[in-house]
Amino acid sequence: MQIKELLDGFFEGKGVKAKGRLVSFRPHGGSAFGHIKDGTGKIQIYGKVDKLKSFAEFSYLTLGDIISVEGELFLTRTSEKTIFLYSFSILTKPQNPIPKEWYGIRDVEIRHRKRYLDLLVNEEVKERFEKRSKIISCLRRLLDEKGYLEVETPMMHAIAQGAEAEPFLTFHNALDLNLCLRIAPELYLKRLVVGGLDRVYEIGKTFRNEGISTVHNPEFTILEAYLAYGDYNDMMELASWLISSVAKEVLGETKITYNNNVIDLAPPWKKASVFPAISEAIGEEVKNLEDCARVCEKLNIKEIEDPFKTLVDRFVQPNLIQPTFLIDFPAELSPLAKKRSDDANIAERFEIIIAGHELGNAYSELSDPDEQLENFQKQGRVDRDYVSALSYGLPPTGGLGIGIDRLVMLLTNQTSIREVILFPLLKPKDEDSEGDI
RNA sequence: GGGCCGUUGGCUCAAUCGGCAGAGCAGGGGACUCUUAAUCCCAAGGCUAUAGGUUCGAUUCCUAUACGGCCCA
Repeated sequence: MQIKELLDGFFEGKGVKAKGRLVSFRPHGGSAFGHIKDGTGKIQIYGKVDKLKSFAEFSYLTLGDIISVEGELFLTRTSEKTIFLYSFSILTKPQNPIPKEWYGIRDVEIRHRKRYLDLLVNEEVKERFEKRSKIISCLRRLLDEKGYLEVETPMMHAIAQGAEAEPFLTFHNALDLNLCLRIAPELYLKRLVVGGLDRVYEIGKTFRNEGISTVHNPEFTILEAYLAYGDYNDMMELASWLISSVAKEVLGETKITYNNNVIDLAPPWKKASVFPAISEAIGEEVKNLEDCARVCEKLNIKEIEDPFKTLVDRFVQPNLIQPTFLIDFPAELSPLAKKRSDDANIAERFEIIIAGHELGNAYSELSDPDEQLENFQKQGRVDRDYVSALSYGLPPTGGLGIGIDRLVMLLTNQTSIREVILFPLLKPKDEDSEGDI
């Protein structure tokens, strides 16, 4: 029986069996106390020389042993629920000692490289990853309820599309084919919308061959959702509903504390137009991309690939603590988005900014195949198959992408993405491997 | 890519101005029949991340490298 069940169904004298890992042990000659722990909880065990067969072996147990016990429940003098043992057996005997719970493991490098020890010894780490799991299953349930169909699309792509990022390259031997790991699932999902799957979503890994930071891991988890006959306004509604509902279900409320800021995730969220936001932040009117380049030069910001993005990242984003839809992105930088009908320079697109971090990105999808082809050609990467799909007719569609890892960071109050990914990418150490892979 | 910080036994941490590298816990041996960070006694555990340098002498100062963390691009 799982330990939580034993604790919940407790009455004195009840005969029980339990299995778990020994996490504390206090022998006193003729008797010994300890605690065993499984995935559901922890319970005290008590062995006494006149009641327990093989008491001598029992008193030789060491921390970390995984054992099976049999006995009856009773309350100690301090009223702690405890199993009075009749017998026990060792299921697994570790070769290496397990660090004691009280001291834990603090060395971040050990915690990340040997996550199993981190989980075993640091309770709050285990709870954080349980929360991550709840967040993701909650997102699935919410989307399922709204009639979205979960799908899986290829992770190996012939052409990297759907985002501005360097892909990881790989190769298929039998087909003699260069492939890359996907940088976004976007184009496959929209093909499905062409195919009549009006509401689809995918939650999965995405890979970008770029630097590592507290908010970047080369592989990360993304949620993308598409709604046929919708647009980016619908996506604003969906995004704020999803994120606030998840917070309510997993944390119990929409007001959260992140990095000492109190953030209210309850919709409606405010909107901010991106160029006025830049202008306000730097105290100078910025109306277009040329202005951005000029301002960057003036501020002596060097080695800038994208002046617009630089200004947004550095001056606008950090000040947006409460949930904000940053809207009116330049069409030129949004090759997969539909342009606004009243202004061809602006895309129907928004980014979700919360606590100064970009959490998501969404737009009304570009459905015109000719315009899409033109945008691809400007980028230098043409996905003809996708253009061909569009030529069969993509309904007006709203699309949304949310970075799951960053959402988990937000809801678990973590400032490093490595704290919400079980095995973040680290350089292997020499001792970790022998010989070539 | 740049800057700063860190790396001492299995874990958590000390080591003054450059002067014998220490403790707690874990692990081993022993005592102890209601403990819970159990307690008490004994023994063991280290090429101070790596490679060089300065010095009579380096955990400590210098240089480089590796890995990690934080900040910036």
